[in-house]
Amino acid sequence: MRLKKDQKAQAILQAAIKMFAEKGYHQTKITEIADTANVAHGTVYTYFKNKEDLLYNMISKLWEKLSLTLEEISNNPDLDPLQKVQKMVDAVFDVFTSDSKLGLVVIKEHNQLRKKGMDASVGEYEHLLNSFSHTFEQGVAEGFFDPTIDPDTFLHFVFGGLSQLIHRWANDPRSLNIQKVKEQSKYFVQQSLIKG
Amino acid sequence: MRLKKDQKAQAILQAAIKMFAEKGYHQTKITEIADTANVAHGTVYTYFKNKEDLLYNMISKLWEKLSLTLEEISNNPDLDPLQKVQKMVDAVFDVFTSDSKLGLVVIKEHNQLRKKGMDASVGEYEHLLNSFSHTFEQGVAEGFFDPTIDPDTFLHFVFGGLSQLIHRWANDPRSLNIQKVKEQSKYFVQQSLIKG
Amino acid sequence: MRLKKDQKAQAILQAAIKMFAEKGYHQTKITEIADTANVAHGTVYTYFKNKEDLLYNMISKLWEKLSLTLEEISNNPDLDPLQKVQKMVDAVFDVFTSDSKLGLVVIKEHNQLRKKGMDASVGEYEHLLNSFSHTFEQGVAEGFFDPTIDPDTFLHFVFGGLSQLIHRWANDPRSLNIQKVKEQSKYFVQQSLIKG
Amino acid sequence: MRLKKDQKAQAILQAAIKMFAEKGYHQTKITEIADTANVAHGTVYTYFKNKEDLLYNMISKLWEKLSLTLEEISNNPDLDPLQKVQKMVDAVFDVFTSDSKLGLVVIKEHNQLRKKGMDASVGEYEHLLNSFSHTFEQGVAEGFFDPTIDPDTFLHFVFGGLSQLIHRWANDPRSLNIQKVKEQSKYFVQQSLIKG
DNA sequence: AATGAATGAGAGTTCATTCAT
DNA sequence: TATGAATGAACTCTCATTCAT
Repeated sequence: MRLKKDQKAQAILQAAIKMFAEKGYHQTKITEIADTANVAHGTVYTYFKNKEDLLYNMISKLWEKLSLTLEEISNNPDLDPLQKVQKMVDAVFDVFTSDSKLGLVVIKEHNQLRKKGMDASVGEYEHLLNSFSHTFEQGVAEGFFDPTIDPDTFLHFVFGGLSQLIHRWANDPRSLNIQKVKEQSKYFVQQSLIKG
Repeated sequence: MRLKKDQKAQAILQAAIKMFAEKGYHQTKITEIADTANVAHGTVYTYFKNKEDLLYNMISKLWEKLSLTLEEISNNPDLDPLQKVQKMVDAVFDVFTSDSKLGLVVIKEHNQLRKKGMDASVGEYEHLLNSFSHTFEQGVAEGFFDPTIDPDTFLHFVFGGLSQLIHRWANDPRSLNIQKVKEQSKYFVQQSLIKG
Repeated sequence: MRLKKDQKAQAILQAAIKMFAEKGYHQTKITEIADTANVAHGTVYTYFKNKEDLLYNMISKLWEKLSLTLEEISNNPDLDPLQKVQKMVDAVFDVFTSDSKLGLVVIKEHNQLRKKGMDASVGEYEHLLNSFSHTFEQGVAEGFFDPTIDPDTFLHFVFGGLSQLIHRWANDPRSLNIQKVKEQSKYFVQQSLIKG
Repeated sequence: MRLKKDQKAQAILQAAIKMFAEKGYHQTKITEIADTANVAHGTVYTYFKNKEDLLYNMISKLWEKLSLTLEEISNNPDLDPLQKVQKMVDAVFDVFTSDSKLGLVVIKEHNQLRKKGMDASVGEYEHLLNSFSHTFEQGVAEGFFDPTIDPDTFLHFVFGGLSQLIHRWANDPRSLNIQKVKEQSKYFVQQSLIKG
């Protein structure tokens, strides 16, 4: 019974991810989500407080996952700072492309959320920034990275760049070779970070 | 009445920019735009076909401007490819920050528009990509740029990066020193482009 | 100057007739009438109180004309009752088809008006009924017409029949030969009226 | 809930018939229909696609009924042509007066609909014409009816006459004795049809 | 007299959410 | 728990009418 319950919630969440990715949050109707999940639309409200809660739920899940991964990388004593950053870029790609629909939703709606009171979700994002900052500072301290770089600026720049590429790819996967894009991205990051 | 006509259209457009930037396109009501512009809501429809026309109008204006500027830079024979790219980054910052609200709208809604049939606007974007691609190829041909870089990937990466930074800044101008951010961005671009 | 004034009012009225006939009263916009008449839409209100006044104006004009004609026929001492009725049918056809657009408007909107307070127009209609009733009674008295016929019922029946035919014809003049239709109508009327 | 569903749709339809009959289609607001039916205005859209669908629904229902009845009469081998026509007039009266409000709506809006793309409804009307034409031709062939009569003209004439009478009666039932009107109408039809 | 920019009441329609079953 | 009928706030857009010029 517990499993059943979770299954229905999952079905609804997956349906919501699919529809939000395809049409965007505001353009998706609760009815469409319910139809896709093969439940009555009232049932959505049994598992989720409201439409926004559905969005929040999926987004925070992804951020949590990414945030955790980045923290692990950041704390791994076997990697040097450059290796860590490379692995972080890999992680971003992996998380966002493992469920490309979900990744698309997060990228699409992320900036909308920042304005609203979705603090938990935004909190995870800030947490993720810290993991990188920490690694960056380590890299500077150990002489790997260019100390004139502002880590915040760099981070937003890279995050924006990766987002845009993933967005393109998720919308039309055949237009970009995601593996190549990943390698190129890592190269850009490396070139920008290491001391000239 | 002499100047008035254009002035009122401008007032409405400015009000729309302000509201779209603050709340997003879908969250903004026509009534709010009219109130902000101090006109009756019906007046909006005297100057613009509908809500979407309002969005299209402001966005295409900015793209046209940027597209033209990038083309000029691209065709300037007095600049070498690296200088051109640097100037292009400057131009992006200048256009998007000269009217920070408008820039915010364009960045916020750009990906939504790609889905819809706003072809003229999207056309300008493609045009802009061409100017850069051309310059990049020139740079590779002249031995300035790393030929292993895929220009499309690089362009989207940089565009995403700049968008993200400008978005941050426009939302909260005091959180980032835009001049510093611009210099840093140009540095990242340069480091990524030039031959290792 | 007096002529000029009348000309403009006429142009507007003709434009209104044209548009009302083609699209119906409610479907016609003041702007369309003004455009058709080549005046600014504000000018319409210089000559007519409002949109309904425009309708009233054209309708009452036709009723007046018809009402007058029927009265003349009714009072003509040189005609016997059957001849009078035949001439009345002719007159209805002539009035409604002389300006087929106007006829169409009157037929289309007549029943709408009865509900509203367009008493003058409705008054003309009642006046017209009287002319017929009078002739009918004369016909009965003189032994021409079947006394079991209720003149009111007969009149509405005939008026409805003629309206329907004229409506058909005005909408698609090539679908009906109006002369033939007129002759047939007169024949139906005669057959119904005269003593079996 | 068992019967409820249909009952509510019926209540809305009846309310719409009432309002359309009283004020006409264009003059009736969805809110008024909903108020009359004692439902929220949104509920109207649970059962009907839109306002026009409501009109179409009621009109096509009546036409279908009449069209079927006339066909049956037309195909009845036990009746001679004159009896058939008499029964057809009876049928028209019966259908239009059984729900006088609905009849009024159909008569009022019928000509509006012909202009629009309400093909199904118009199709039924054409079907109805055929039943009559068939009977008329039979009557001519069997020597009952006057062969100089054009059946199309006659049909439109009669349909117009009946419509007008029913319209009058539906608007003010006390002004006309509907039974008398029916008998008179049948008499007019008979006199017009049979050989002089 | 003529204009057309400005107005704003008002209409149809949508859809997230509720709740009786 | 699941349902889907019912709700009504909210929103975009229309257009007859007014009035400053």
